[in-house]
Amino acid sequence: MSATIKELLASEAVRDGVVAQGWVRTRRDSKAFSFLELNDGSCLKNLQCIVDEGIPGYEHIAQCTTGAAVRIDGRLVASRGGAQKWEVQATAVTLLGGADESFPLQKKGHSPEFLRTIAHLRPRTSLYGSVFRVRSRLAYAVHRFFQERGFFYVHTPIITASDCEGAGEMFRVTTLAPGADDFTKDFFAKQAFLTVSGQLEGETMATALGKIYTFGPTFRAENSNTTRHAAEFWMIEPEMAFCDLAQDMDMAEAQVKYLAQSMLDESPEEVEFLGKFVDKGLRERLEFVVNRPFERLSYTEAVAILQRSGKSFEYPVAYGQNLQSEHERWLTEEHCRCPVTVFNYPKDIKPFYMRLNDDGQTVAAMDLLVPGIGEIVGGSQREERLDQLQANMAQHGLSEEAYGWYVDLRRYGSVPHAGYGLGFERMLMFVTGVPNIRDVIPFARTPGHCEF
RNA sequence: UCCUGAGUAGCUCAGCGGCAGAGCGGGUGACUGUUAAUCACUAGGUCGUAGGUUCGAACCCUACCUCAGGAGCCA
Repeated sequence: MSATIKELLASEAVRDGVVAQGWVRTRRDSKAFSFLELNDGSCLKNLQCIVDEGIPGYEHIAQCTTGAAVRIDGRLVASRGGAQKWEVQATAVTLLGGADESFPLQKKGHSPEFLRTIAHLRPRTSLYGSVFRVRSRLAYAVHRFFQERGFFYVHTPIITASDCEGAGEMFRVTTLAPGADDFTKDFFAKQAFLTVSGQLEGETMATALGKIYTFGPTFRAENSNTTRHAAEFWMIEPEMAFCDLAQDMDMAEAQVKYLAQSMLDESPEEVEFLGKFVDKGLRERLEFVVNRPFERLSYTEAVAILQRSGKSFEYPVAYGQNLQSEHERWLTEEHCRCPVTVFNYPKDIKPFYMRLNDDGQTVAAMDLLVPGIGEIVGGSQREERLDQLQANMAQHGLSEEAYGWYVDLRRYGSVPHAGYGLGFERMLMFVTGVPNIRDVIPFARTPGHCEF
Protein backbone atom coordinates (compact mmCIF):
# COMPACT_ATOMS: atom_id res chain seq x y z
CA MET A 1 0.00 0.00 0.00
CA SER A 2 1.22 3.49 -0.77
CA ALA A 3 1.25 6.13 1.96
CA THR A 4 -1.98 7.99 2.55
CA ILE A 5 -2.19 11.71 1.99
CA LYS A 6 -2.61 12.09 5.75
CA GLU A 7 0.73 10.34 6.24
CA LEU A 8 2.44 12.35 3.51
CA LEU A 9 1.24 15.67 4.89
CA ALA A 10 2.51 14.70 8.35
CA SER A 11 6.06 14.24 7.04
CA GLU A 12 8.96 15.77 8.93
CA ALA A 13 11.30 15.96 5.97
CA VAL A 14 11.52 15.91 2.20
CA ARG A 15 10.81 12.44 0.82
CA ASP A 16 11.84 10.91 -2.49
CA GLY A 17 9.97 8.24 -4.35
CA VAL A 18 6.53 8.88 -2.91
CA VAL A 19 3.32 7.60 -4.45
CA ALA A 20 0.07 9.46 -3.93
CA GLN A 21 -3.24 8.04 -5.06
CA GLY A 22 -6.58 9.73 -4.78
CA TRP A 23 -9.39 11.61 -6.46
CA VAL A 24 -8.88 14.98 -8.08
CA ARG A 25 -10.65 17.74 -6.21
CA THR A 26 -9.48 20.54 -8.47
CA ARG A 27 -6.97 21.24 -11.21
CA ARG A 28 -5.38 24.57 -12.10
CA ASP A 29 -3.45 24.72 -15.34
CA SER A 30 -0.51 26.86 -16.28
CA LYS A 31 1.13 26.96 -19.66
CA ALA A 32 3.82 24.43 -18.85
CA PHE A 33 2.41 22.63 -15.81
CA SER A 34 -0.69 21.88 -13.78
CA PHE A 35 -1.62 22.00 -10.11
CA LEU A 36 -3.53 18.86 -9.21
CA GLU A 37 -5.19 18.69 -5.78
CA LEU A 38 -5.71 15.12 -4.65
CA ASN A 39 -7.87 13.84 -1.82
CA ASP A 40 -7.89 10.20 -0.75
CA GLY A 41 -10.32 10.43 2.16
CA SER A 42 -7.62 9.76 4.76
CA CYS A 43 -7.96 13.32 6.01
CA LEU A 44 -9.69 16.56 5.27
CA LYS A 45 -6.76 18.18 3.47
CA ASN A 46 -5.84 17.78 -0.18
CA LEU A 47 -2.36 17.10 -1.47
CA GLN A 48 -1.18 19.64 -4.04
CA CYS A 49 0.80 18.04 -6.83
CA ILE A 50 2.86 19.88 -9.44
CA VAL A 51 2.65 18.13 -12.77
CA ASP A 52 5.12 19.53 -15.28
CA GLU A 53 4.58 19.36 -18.99
CA GLY A 54 6.46 16.49 -20.55
CA ILE A 55 6.59 14.03 -17.63
CA PRO A 56 5.24 10.53 -18.34
CA GLY A 57 1.44 10.62 -18.41
CA TYR A 58 1.16 14.37 -18.94
CA GLU A 59 -0.54 13.73 -22.27
CA HIS A 60 -3.61 12.65 -20.26
CA ILE A 61 -3.67 15.71 -17.98
CA ALA A 62 -6.80 17.02 -19.70
CA GLN A 63 -8.69 13.96 -18.45
CA CYS A 64 -7.51 14.49 -14.86
CA THR A 65 -10.66 16.45 -14.12
CA THR A 66 -12.50 16.93 -10.87
CA GLY A 67 -13.60 13.46 -9.73
CA ALA A 68 -10.99 11.48 -11.66
CA ALA A 69 -8.83 8.89 -9.86
CA VAL A 70 -5.14 9.56 -10.30
CA ARG A 71 -1.77 8.19 -9.22
CA ILE A 72 1.14 10.57 -8.79
CA ASP A 73 4.76 9.40 -8.49
CA GLY A 74 7.17 12.04 -7.33
CA ARG A 75 9.03 13.82 -4.57
CA LEU A 76 7.52 15.36 -1.45
CA VAL A 77 8.95 18.87 -1.12
CA ALA A 78 8.25 22.03 0.84
CA SER A 79 5.52 23.97 -0.94
CA ARG A 80 6.34 27.30 -2.51
CA GLY A 81 2.74 28.36 -2.01
CA GLY A 82 1.55 29.67 1.32
CA ALA A 83 -1.55 27.58 1.79
CA GLN A 84 0.14 24.26 2.49
CA LYS A 85 3.35 22.96 4.01
CA TRP A 86 4.08 20.12 1.61
CA GLU A 87 3.43 19.39 -2.03
CA VAL A 88 4.48 16.69 -4.45
CA GLN A 89 6.67 17.47 -7.43
CA ALA A 90 5.44 14.80 -9.82
CA THR A 91 7.76 12.68 -11.93
CA ALA A 92 4.89 10.71 -13.46
CA VAL A 93 1.12 10.94 -13.52
CA THR A 94 -1.25 8.03 -14.19
CA LEU A 95 -4.95 8.40 -14.90
CA LEU A 96 -6.53 5.47 -13.03
CA GLY A 97 -10.16 6.27 -13.70
CA GLY A 98 -11.53 9.27 -15.50
CA ALA A 99 -14.63 11.28 -14.63
CA ASP A 100 -16.30 13.02 -17.53
CA GLU A 101 -18.17 16.31 -17.51
CA SER A 102 -21.28 14.63 -16.10
CA PHE A 103 -19.57 14.17 -12.72
CA PRO A 104 -22.01 15.98 -10.45
CA LEU A 105 -19.74 17.24 -7.68
CA GLN A 106 -18.41 20.71 -8.30
CA LYS A 107 -15.62 22.52 -6.56
CA LYS A 108 -18.17 24.74 -4.91
CA GLY A 109 -20.61 23.89 -2.16
CA HIS A 110 -23.75 21.88 -2.74
CA SER A 111 -26.93 21.77 -0.72
CA PRO A 112 -27.43 18.73 1.55
CA GLU A 113 -30.74 18.10 -0.24
CA PHE A 114 -28.98 17.67 -3.58
CA LEU A 115 -26.19 15.57 -2.09
CA ARG A 116 -28.75 13.16 -0.58
CA THR A 117 -29.82 12.35 -4.13
CA ILE A 118 -26.24 11.29 -4.91
CA ALA A 119 -25.48 9.57 -1.61
CA HIS A 120 -23.08 7.21 -3.40
CA LEU A 121 -20.83 10.14 -4.33
CA ARG A 122 -21.25 12.51 -1.40
CA PRO A 123 -18.58 10.83 0.80
CA ARG A 124 -16.12 12.43 -1.63
CA THR A 125 -17.05 15.89 -0.41
CA SER A 126 -15.23 17.58 2.45
CA LEU A 127 -18.31 17.69 4.65
CA TYR A 128 -19.44 14.08 4.27
CA GLY A 129 -15.88 12.80 4.30
CA SER A 130 -15.46 14.54 7.64
CA VAL A 131 -18.72 13.17 9.01
CA PHE A 132 -17.89 9.60 8.05
CA ARG A 133 -14.36 9.74 9.43
CA VAL A 134 -15.84 11.02 12.67
CA ARG A 135 -18.47 8.29 12.57
CA SER A 136 -15.76 5.63 12.52
CA ARG A 137 -13.80 7.20 15.36
CA LEU A 138 -16.91 7.75 17.44
CA ALA A 139 -17.94 4.10 17.03
CA TYR A 140 -14.52 3.03 18.20
CA ALA A 141 -14.74 5.44 21.14
CA VAL A 142 -18.04 3.86 22.15
CA HIS A 143 -16.36 0.47 22.38
CA ARG A 144 -13.37 1.93 24.19
CA PHE A 145 -15.57 3.65 26.77
CA PHE A 146 -17.26 0.41 27.70
CA GLN A 147 -14.26 -1.87 27.40
CA GLU A 148 -12.24 0.43 29.67
CA ARG A 149 -14.98 0.02 32.28
CA GLY A 150 -15.25 -3.75 32.20
CA PHE A 151 -18.34 -4.05 30.02
CA PHE A 152 -18.80 -7.01 27.68
CA TYR A 153 -19.99 -6.45 24.12
CA VAL A 154 -22.93 -8.75 23.42
CA HIS A 155 -24.90 -9.41 20.26
CA THR A 156 -28.64 -9.47 20.73
CA PRO A 157 -30.84 -10.77 17.92
CA ILE A 158 -31.75 -8.66 14.93
CA ILE A 159 -34.78 -10.83 14.22
CA THR A 160 -37.19 -11.12 17.11
CA ALA A 161 -40.60 -12.66 17.73
CA SER A 162 -41.59 -10.28 20.53
CA ASP A 163 -44.27 -8.12 18.99
CA CYS A 164 -44.72 -5.56 21.72
CA GLU A 165 -41.48 -4.31 23.10
CA GLY A 166 -43.14 -0.96 23.55
CA ALA A 167 -40.89 0.96 21.24
CA GLY A 168 -42.99 1.60 18.19
CA GLU A 169 -44.05 -0.04 14.96
CA MET A 170 -41.99 -2.99 13.72
CA PHE A 171 -40.94 -4.27 10.32
CA ARG A 172 -42.18 -7.81 9.68
CA VAL A 173 -39.72 -10.46 8.56
CA THR A 174 -41.32 -13.20 6.51
CA THR A 175 -40.74 -15.73 3.76
CA LEU A 176 -44.47 -16.07 3.07
CA ALA A 177 -45.78 -15.05 -0.32
CA PRO A 178 -47.51 -11.66 -0.41
CA GLY A 179 -51.06 -12.05 0.83
CA ALA A 180 -50.44 -15.26 2.79
CA ASP A 181 -51.17 -14.85 6.47
CA ASP A 182 -50.84 -18.31 8.02
CA PHE A 183 -47.85 -17.62 10.19
CA THR A 184 -47.57 -21.23 11.31
CA LYS A 185 -46.26 -21.81 7.78
CA ASP A 186 -43.83 -18.91 7.99
CA PHE A 187 -40.08 -19.43 8.32
CA PHE A 188 -40.09 -19.28 12.12
CA ALA A 189 -43.57 -20.84 12.41
CA LYS A 190 -44.69 -17.59 13.99
CA GLN A 191 -44.62 -13.87 13.24
CA ALA A 192 -41.16 -12.36 13.31
CA PHE A 193 -39.90 -8.80 13.19
CA LEU A 194 -36.77 -6.68 13.02
CA THR A 195 -35.70 -5.62 16.48
CA VAL A 196 -36.67 -2.23 17.88
CA SER A 197 -34.43 -2.72 20.91
CA GLY A 198 -32.02 -5.29 22.29
CA GLN A 199 -32.80 -4.31 25.87
CA LEU A 200 -34.82 -7.29 27.05
CA GLU A 201 -32.28 -9.75 25.69
CA GLY A 202 -29.55 -7.47 27.02
CA GLU A 203 -30.97 -7.89 30.51
CA THR A 204 -30.49 -11.64 30.28
CA MET A 205 -26.80 -11.12 29.50
CA ALA A 206 -26.34 -8.45 32.18
CA THR A 207 -27.75 -10.76 34.83
CA ALA A 208 -24.99 -13.21 33.93
CA LEU A 209 -21.97 -11.15 32.82
CA GLY A 210 -22.68 -8.14 35.00
CA LYS A 211 -22.05 -5.17 32.73
CA ILE A 212 -22.83 -5.53 29.03
CA TYR A 213 -23.58 -3.32 26.06
CA THR A 214 -25.03 -3.79 22.62
CA PHE A 215 -24.16 -1.63 19.65
CA GLY A 216 -26.03 -2.58 16.55
CA PRO A 217 -28.70 -1.77 13.99
CA THR A 218 -32.20 -1.04 15.18
CA PHE A 219 -35.36 -0.72 13.12
CA ARG A 220 -38.48 1.35 13.63
CA ALA A 221 -41.31 1.37 11.12
CA GLU A 222 -42.72 4.64 12.42
CA ASN A 223 -43.90 7.11 9.83
CA SER A 224 -41.60 9.75 11.24
CA ASN A 225 -40.47 12.57 8.98
CA THR A 226 -38.10 14.62 11.07
CA THR A 227 -34.45 15.60 11.14
CA ARG A 228 -33.90 13.22 14.09
CA HIS A 229 -35.56 9.96 13.00
CA ALA A 230 -34.47 7.15 10.72
CA ALA A 231 -36.10 3.78 10.09
CA GLU A 232 -32.72 2.06 10.43
CA PHE A 233 -30.26 3.42 12.94
CA TRP A 234 -27.54 2.24 15.29
CA MET A 235 -28.26 2.10 18.96
CA ILE A 236 -25.99 1.64 21.94
CA GLU A 237 -27.64 -0.12 24.87
CA PRO A 238 -25.67 -0.79 28.05
CA GLU A 239 -27.26 -2.85 30.80
CA MET A 240 -25.77 -3.10 34.28
CA ALA A 241 -26.54 -5.55 37.08
CA PHE A 242 -26.36 -4.22 40.65
CA CYS A 243 -27.10 -0.73 39.40
CA ASP A 244 -29.73 1.84 40.35
CA LEU A 245 -31.09 4.86 38.52
CA ALA A 246 -28.55 7.30 39.96
CA GLN A 247 -25.66 5.12 38.82
CA ASP A 248 -27.38 4.71 35.45
CA MET A 249 -27.55 8.48 35.02
CA ASP A 250 -23.91 8.80 36.10
CA MET A 251 -22.90 6.34 33.39
CA ALA A 252 -24.97 8.02 30.65
CA GLU A 253 -23.59 11.45 31.48
CA ALA A 254 -20.03 10.12 31.68
CA GLN A 255 -20.47 8.55 28.26
CA VAL A 256 -21.76 11.71 26.62
CA LYS A 257 -18.80 13.60 28.08
CA TYR A 258 -16.37 10.89 26.99
CA LEU A 259 -17.63 10.93 23.42
CA ALA A 260 -17.49 14.73 23.26
CA GLN A 261 -13.91 14.60 24.57
CA SER A 262 -12.99 11.95 22.00
CA MET A 263 -14.29 14.23 19.25
CA LEU A 264 -12.03 17.06 20.45
CA ASP A 265 -9.03 14.76 20.86
CA GLU A 266 -9.27 12.59 17.78
CA SER A 267 -10.89 14.81 15.15
CA PRO A 268 -9.44 18.29 15.66
CA GLU A 269 -9.31 18.93 11.91
CA GLU A 270 -12.98 18.04 11.54
CA VAL A 271 -13.98 20.08 14.60
CA GLU A 272 -12.40 23.11 13.00
CA PHE A 273 -13.94 22.43 9.59
CA LEU A 274 -17.42 21.65 10.90
CA GLY A 275 -17.20 24.65 13.21
CA LYS A 276 -16.58 26.84 10.20
CA PHE A 277 -19.16 25.49 7.77
CA VAL A 278 -21.86 23.73 9.77
CA ASP A 279 -22.07 24.91 13.37
CA LYS A 280 -20.19 28.02 14.47
CA GLY A 281 -20.46 27.14 18.13
CA LEU A 282 -19.29 23.54 17.81
CA ARG A 283 -15.97 23.66 19.63
CA GLU A 284 -17.40 25.83 22.36
CA ARG A 285 -20.27 23.40 22.89
CA LEU A 286 -18.02 20.34 22.97
CA GLU A 287 -15.70 21.98 25.51
CA PHE A 288 -18.68 23.10 27.54
CA VAL A 289 -20.08 19.55 27.62
CA VAL A 290 -16.73 18.14 28.65
CA ASN A 291 -16.01 20.68 31.37
CA ARG A 292 -19.31 21.54 32.99
CA PRO A 293 -21.45 19.24 35.15
CA PHE A 294 -24.83 18.32 33.69
CA GLU A 295 -28.04 19.43 35.34
CA ARG A 296 -30.35 16.86 36.87
CA LEU A 297 -34.04 17.49 37.47
CA SER A 298 -36.88 15.26 38.54
CA TYR A 299 -39.86 15.28 36.21
CA THR A 300 -41.83 16.98 38.99
CA GLU A 301 -39.23 19.75 39.32
CA ALA A 302 -39.02 20.12 35.55
CA VAL A 303 -42.78 20.57 35.27
CA ALA A 304 -42.76 23.14 38.08
CA ILE A 305 -39.90 25.07 36.44
CA LEU A 306 -41.69 25.04 33.11
CA GLN A 307 -44.95 26.17 34.66
CA ARG A 308 -43.43 29.15 36.44
CA SER A 309 -41.20 30.07 33.50
CA GLY A 310 -43.73 32.57 32.28
CA LYS A 311 -42.99 31.27 28.82
CA SER A 312 -46.02 30.72 26.60
CA PHE A 313 -45.65 27.32 25.01
CA GLU A 314 -47.73 26.11 22.13
CA TYR A 315 -48.66 23.09 24.25
CA PRO A 316 -49.37 23.77 27.92
CA VAL A 317 -47.27 22.03 30.55
CA ALA A 318 -49.31 19.60 32.62
CA TYR A 319 -48.20 17.12 35.24
CA GLY A 320 -48.82 13.59 34.01
CA GLN A 321 -48.25 14.47 30.35
CA ASN A 322 -45.11 13.80 28.39
CA LEU A 323 -42.83 16.78 27.98
CA GLN A 324 -43.18 18.22 24.49
CA SER A 325 -40.17 18.91 22.28
CA GLU A 326 -40.53 22.62 22.90
CA HIS A 327 -40.47 22.00 26.67
CA GLU A 328 -37.38 19.82 26.48
CA ARG A 329 -35.65 22.31 24.23
CA TRP A 330 -36.41 25.20 26.54
CA LEU A 331 -35.09 23.27 29.55
CA THR A 332 -31.78 22.33 27.98
CA GLU A 333 -31.24 25.32 25.69
CA GLU A 334 -32.55 28.23 27.71
CA HIS A 335 -33.13 27.31 31.34
CA CYS A 336 -30.14 25.08 32.11
CA ARG A 337 -28.05 26.03 29.07
CA CYS A 338 -26.37 22.65 29.30
CA PRO A 339 -27.29 18.97 28.98
CA VAL A 340 -29.95 18.04 31.51
CA THR A 341 -31.16 14.68 32.75
CA VAL A 342 -34.84 14.48 33.69
CA PHE A 343 -35.79 11.50 35.90
CA ASN A 344 -38.70 9.88 37.76
CA TYR A 345 -41.51 10.15 35.24
CA PRO A 346 -45.17 9.34 35.89
CA LYS A 347 -45.63 5.60 35.50
CA ASP A 348 -48.56 5.92 33.10
CA ILE A 349 -46.46 7.40 30.30
CA LYS A 350 -43.66 4.83 30.53
CA PRO A 351 -43.27 1.13 29.59
CA PHE A 352 -43.98 -1.88 31.80
CA TYR A 353 -40.37 -2.81 32.60
CA MET A 354 -39.45 0.39 34.42
CA ARG A 355 -39.11 0.17 38.20
CA LEU A 356 -41.97 1.60 40.28
CA ASN A 357 -40.74 4.16 42.79
CA ASP A 358 -41.78 4.10 46.45
CA ASP A 359 -44.28 6.92 45.82
CA GLY A 360 -46.30 4.45 43.75
CA GLN A 361 -46.81 7.16 41.12
CA THR A 362 -43.51 7.47 39.27
CA VAL A 363 -41.02 5.09 37.72
CA ALA A 364 -37.22 5.20 37.79
CA ALA A 365 -36.89 6.49 34.22
CA MET A 366 -34.51 9.08 32.84
CA ASP A 367 -34.04 11.07 29.64
CA LEU A 368 -30.83 12.93 28.88
CA LEU A 369 -31.57 16.06 26.87
CA VAL A 370 -28.94 18.01 24.97
CA PRO A 371 -29.15 21.42 23.28
CA GLY A 372 -29.96 21.24 19.60
CA ILE A 373 -30.97 17.59 19.52
CA GLY A 374 -33.31 17.04 22.45
CA GLU A 375 -33.49 13.51 23.78
CA ILE A 376 -30.26 11.65 23.14
CA VAL A 377 -30.47 9.01 25.88
CA GLY A 378 -33.48 7.25 27.33
CA GLY A 379 -33.09 4.76 30.15
CA SER A 380 -34.38 3.38 33.41
CA GLN A 381 -33.83 1.14 36.38
CA ARG A 382 -35.71 -2.04 35.56
CA GLU A 383 -38.40 -3.58 37.75
CA GLU A 384 -36.60 -6.40 39.53
CA ARG A 385 -39.45 -7.44 41.89
CA LEU A 386 -41.32 -10.43 40.50
CA ASP A 387 -44.78 -9.54 41.79
CA GLN A 388 -44.48 -5.90 40.72
CA LEU A 389 -43.33 -6.82 37.23
CA GLN A 390 -46.20 -9.26 36.88
CA ALA A 391 -48.60 -6.54 38.00
CA ASN A 392 -47.14 -4.12 35.45
CA MET A 393 -47.45 -6.67 32.68
CA ALA A 394 -51.05 -7.38 33.54
CA GLN A 395 -51.74 -3.66 33.53
CA HIS A 396 -50.16 -3.28 30.10
CA GLY A 397 -52.01 -6.34 28.79
CA LEU A 398 -48.90 -8.43 28.20
CA SER A 399 -49.07 -12.20 28.44
CA GLU A 400 -46.66 -13.78 30.87
CA GLU A 401 -46.33 -16.72 28.48
CA ALA A 402 -44.67 -14.70 25.75
CA TYR A 403 -42.32 -13.09 28.25
CA GLY A 404 -41.75 -16.11 30.51
CA TRP A 405 -38.03 -15.96 29.92
CA TYR A 406 -37.98 -12.27 30.86
CA VAL A 407 -39.97 -12.91 34.04
CA ASP A 408 -37.58 -15.74 34.90
CA LEU A 409 -34.85 -13.17 35.44
CA ARG A 410 -36.88 -11.97 38.44
CA ARG A 411 -37.66 -15.50 39.54
CA TYR A 412 -34.04 -16.65 39.72
CA GLY A 413 -31.43 -14.49 41.38
CA SER A 414 -33.09 -11.17 40.63
CA VAL A 415 -30.99 -8.07 41.24
CA PRO A 416 -31.47 -4.34 40.83
CA HIS A 417 -30.32 -3.43 37.35
CA ALA A 418 -30.51 -0.54 34.96
CA GLY A 419 -29.56 0.56 31.46
CA TYR A 420 -30.20 3.04 28.72
CA GLY A 421 -30.34 3.51 24.98
CA LEU A 422 -28.13 6.02 23.22
CA GLY A 423 -28.90 6.82 19.59
CA PHE A 424 -25.58 6.66 17.77
CA GLU A 425 -26.63 8.95 14.93
CA ARG A 426 -28.02 11.49 17.38
CA MET A 427 -24.72 11.46 19.21
CA LEU A 428 -23.00 11.96 15.87
CA MET A 429 -25.26 14.93 15.14
CA PHE A 430 -24.37 16.34 18.53
CA VAL A 431 -20.58 16.09 18.12
CA THR A 432 -20.52 17.23 14.47
CA GLY A 433 -23.24 19.89 14.58
CA VAL A 434 -24.83 18.35 11.47
CA PRO A 435 -28.51 19.17 11.88
CA ASN A 436 -30.09 16.29 9.93
CA ILE A 437 -29.82 12.57 10.76
CA ARG A 438 -29.94 11.78 7.02
CA ASP A 439 -26.52 13.40 6.72
CA VAL A 440 -24.69 11.38 9.37
CA ILE A 441 -25.52 7.88 8.04
CA PRO A 442 -24.17 6.84 4.61
CA PHE A 443 -27.48 5.63 3.23
CA ALA A 444 -30.48 6.90 5.18
CA ARG A 445 -33.63 4.79 5.39
CA THR A 446 -36.68 6.96 6.02
CA PRO A 447 -40.35 6.59 5.04
CA GLY A 448 -40.50 6.26 1.26
CA HIS A 449 -36.72 6.03 0.91
CA CYS A 450 -34.64 2.89 0.50
CA GLU A 451 -32.35 3.95 -2.34
CA PHE A 452 -28.84 2.74 -2.98
C1' U B 1 -49.90 11.14 9.65
C1' C B 2 -50.83 16.64 10.52
C1' C B 3 -49.21 21.93 9.74
C1' U B 4 -46.14 25.41 6.89
C1' G B 5 -43.03 26.58 2.83
C1' A B 6 -40.62 25.50 -1.85
C1' G B 7 -40.26 23.19 -6.97
C1' U B 8 -37.35 27.95 -13.26
C1' A B 9 -30.36 25.52 -17.00
C1' G B 10 -26.02 20.22 -14.27
C1' C B 11 -25.95 23.21 -9.15
C1' U B 12 -27.66 27.77 -6.35
C1' C B 13 -31.26 31.15 -7.34
C1' A B 14 -33.63 35.96 -9.62
C1' G B 15 -37.95 36.84 -12.54
C1' C B 16 -44.36 37.14 -9.80
C1' G B 17 -49.78 38.60 -16.02
C1' G B 18 -46.70 40.69 -21.86
C1' C B 19 -39.37 38.15 -25.80
C1' A B 20 -36.66 32.56 -20.47
C1' G B 21 -32.37 35.38 -16.93
C1' A B 22 -27.73 35.57 -13.62
C1' G B 23 -23.74 33.38 -10.87
C1' C B 24 -21.29 28.91 -10.46
C1' G B 25 -20.29 24.35 -13.08
C1' G B 26 -19.37 22.27 -18.45
C1' G B 27 -16.92 23.22 -23.43
C1' U B 28 -13.27 26.32 -26.40
C1' G B 29 -9.27 29.73 -26.19
C1' A B 30 -5.82 33.13 -23.54
C1' C B 31 -2.86 34.03 -19.27
C1' U B 32 -0.58 33.16 -14.72
C1' G B 33 3.55 29.15 -8.75
C1' U B 34 -1.84 28.58 -8.57
C1' U B 35 -5.07 28.09 -3.82
C1' A B 36 -13.38 27.98 -4.61
C1' A B 37 -7.20 31.15 -9.69
C1' U B 38 -8.18 35.08 -13.50
C1' C B 39 -10.02 36.92 -18.47
C1' A B 40 -12.77 36.22 -23.17
C1' C B 41 -16.10 33.36 -25.98
C1' U B 42 -19.72 29.38 -26.05
C1' A B 43 -23.43 25.44 -25.47
C1' G B 44 -27.25 24.49 -22.15
C1' G B 45 -34.78 25.04 -20.60
C1' U B 46 -41.48 20.31 -21.34
C1' C B 47 -40.42 27.05 -15.72
C1' G B 48 -42.55 19.60 -11.01
C1' U B 49 -47.32 17.12 -13.41
C1' A B 50 -52.42 17.64 -14.98
C1' G B 51 -56.47 20.73 -15.40
C1' G B 52 -58.62 25.74 -15.10
C1' U B 53 -58.96 31.45 -15.42
C1' U B 54 -57.17 35.02 -19.22
C1' C B 55 -56.44 38.07 -25.64
C1' G B 56 -51.99 36.26 -23.27
C1' A B 57 -49.65 32.16 -17.52
C1' A B 58 -43.05 30.52 -15.07
C1' C B 59 -46.31 34.20 -12.56
C1' C B 60 -53.39 33.76 -10.73
C1' C B 61 -56.81 29.28 -9.15
C1' U B 62 -57.58 23.72 -8.18
C1' A B 63 -55.75 18.82 -7.63
C1' C B 64 -51.76 15.67 -7.48
C1' C B 65 -46.40 14.55 -7.10
C1' U B 66 -41.66 15.63 -4.93
C1' C B 67 -38.50 18.01 -1.49
C1' A B 68 -37.57 20.80 2.97
C1' G B 69 -38.75 22.64 7.92
C1' G B 70 -41.97 22.12 12.25
C1' A B 71 -45.33 18.67 15.22
C1' G B 72 -46.50 13.74 17.01
C1' C B 73 -43.79 9.00 18.01
C1' C B 74 -38.93 8.18 19.95
C1' A B 75 -33.04 7.01 20.17
